Amino acid sequence: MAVTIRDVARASGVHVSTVSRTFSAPHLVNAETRTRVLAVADDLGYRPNRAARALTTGRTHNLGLIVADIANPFFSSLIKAAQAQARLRDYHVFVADTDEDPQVEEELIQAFAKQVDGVLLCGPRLANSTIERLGEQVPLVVVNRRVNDLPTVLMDVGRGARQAIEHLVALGHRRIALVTGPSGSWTSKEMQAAATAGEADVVFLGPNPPTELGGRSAVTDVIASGATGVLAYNDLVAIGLMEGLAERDTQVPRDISVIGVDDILPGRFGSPRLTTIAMPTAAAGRMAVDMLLNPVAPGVTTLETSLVVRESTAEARR
Amino acid sequence: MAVTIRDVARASGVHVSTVSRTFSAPHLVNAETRTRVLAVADDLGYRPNRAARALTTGRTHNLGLIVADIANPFFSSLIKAAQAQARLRDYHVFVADTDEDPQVEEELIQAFAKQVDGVLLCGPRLANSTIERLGEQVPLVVVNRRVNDLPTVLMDVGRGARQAIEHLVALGHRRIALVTGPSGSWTSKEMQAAATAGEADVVFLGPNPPTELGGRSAVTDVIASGATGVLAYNDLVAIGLMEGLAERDTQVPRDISVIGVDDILPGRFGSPRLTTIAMPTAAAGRMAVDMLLNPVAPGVTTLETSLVVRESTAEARR
DNA sequence: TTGAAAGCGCTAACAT
DNA sequence: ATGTTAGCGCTTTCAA
Repeated sequence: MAVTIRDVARASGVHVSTVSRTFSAPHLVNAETRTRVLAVADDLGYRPNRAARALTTGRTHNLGLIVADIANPFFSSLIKAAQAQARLRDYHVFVADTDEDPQVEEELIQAFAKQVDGVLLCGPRLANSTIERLGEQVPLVVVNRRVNDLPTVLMDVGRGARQAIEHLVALGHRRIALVTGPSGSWTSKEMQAAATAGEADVVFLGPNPPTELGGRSAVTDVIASGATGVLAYNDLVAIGLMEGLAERDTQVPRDISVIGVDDILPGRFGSPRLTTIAMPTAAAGRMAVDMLLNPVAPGVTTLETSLVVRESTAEARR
Repeated sequence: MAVTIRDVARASGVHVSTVSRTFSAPHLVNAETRTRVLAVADDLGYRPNRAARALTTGRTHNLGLIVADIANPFFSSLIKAAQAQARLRDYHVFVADTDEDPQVEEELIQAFAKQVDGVLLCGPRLANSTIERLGEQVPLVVVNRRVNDLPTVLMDVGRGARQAIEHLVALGHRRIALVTGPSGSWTSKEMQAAATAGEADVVFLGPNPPTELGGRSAVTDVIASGATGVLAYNDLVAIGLMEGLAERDTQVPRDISVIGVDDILPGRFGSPRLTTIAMPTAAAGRMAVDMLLNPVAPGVTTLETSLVVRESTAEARR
């Protein structure tokens, strides 16, 4: 068995509670004693058992992080930042992937509930009411989704979408298609709301899976819609769309302009390089962890997005 | 406070040990009793506290997964698969990012040791001896690195590199550059070994960070080397290299052929689309989890790679 | 088949 | 400043 607090106590001739204090409340222990205990502990290779500690303190020093798809660069960069931020505060993070399945999402939250001090929900697909109910079992912070009474980090896609559409309009596009995302997606709804609010003639095509395949499967509808400008749910969809378009001898941006969302790596190297709405994923990850660790009044923090114009958008042909 | 085993016991009129058995050894409890306890538990929303369970059983039902860079698609797809496989067996997984820092890597393993039943080390940068020592504290499975006496999952990059070089040679390239990776990287060493073993005239350029920037910074050396064919440490490096080459008016594949490793998304959409060695990351993730959960004699499982020829390689100009 | 009791590693009053 | 004690939620002998 591993070395416990008791081994350290014995070896350093003090009581276990003194050893405990040495680690969790050092100022309550005599400097000399502390030094000795620390030396012995180090010698024996002692490390406090967090699970045992959690049992008494109620704080696990663990966080849960739930995303729809770990392999999606949007999420993985968020995970990276969140995990780094958590580590700074000596927290470990469980990462789980729902595969876009709300059912799995709920199970995961339940499963994490007892084992973590809080859960980060990134772009959840669950119903608001379900999320609120689960929020009573474990502290939740939600990213990219508005849920009443829960601390929230939002990336302002609505504004991004507005900019994107204005950009297309300024290029002379009269008919614009919005290739929407999964039905449960807040981001997708925000984009639709922004599109509806504007002056432009926007047709909605979807829902679609938030993947390259989702984009490919929308190709026929896009062409049929007669749109010359397209805003896609995300870069993956935009890329799939461009590939599909290329196979149908429709050139981007000559025949159709395409804009994505996320600013992931593939879009930067594609041909043409993708115009996109850059999302502050790393900042969102850090912010969400901070909100979880410094429990704060439920409220919304909104992070700015920015339109990155590259080569997939051009003037509409007349 | 959350509902505990005791609440369930009281509400169903049995002793806690019976409730415990209902969950961890159902066959030892009367069918009727079991049904009743289960009903009550469900009613109360009881879920066993894994941490408390771990304290007595010694099994946490958690796994640790350590990678150099979560945002690297190579790793994120491995994480996705490993996490899914773990979940099938009712395991949760901690994910952590070392940012390529061996020091951090060691700290992470130590920190996880008490809290998990095993750790997956993906492409560790630590010295073999250190890894072996840590392997005494917690079960380890290593991916893409050969460490004595530790269960290992390898992807056969050596063979892949050989194929890649043969491919270049077949295209008429006489002088080939190998843009190597970080100095601690097993993969990089394997590639070098494979290159040395062959007949071709291969010059090594590196070490380099395994990133786009690493590729860009190698551009000058590549041009100076006079090589017409390049095998890069990974796709990211290859992409950075191609970008840098483009800025120096060197065209790929007309002037220089480039091959990457990993087959990540950006390479598939780039221009030109990248010839690469595809790595079985998902299979490796699943396999590693299986090895961790069905403790097996230390041994090596080797997974095949495959050369994917696309547009970044062409005949050498004469 | 079920209950009683001890104990996993640790912390947190309470005493001293 | 340090020791004593009880107990966190659960499992696991051992008895009944």
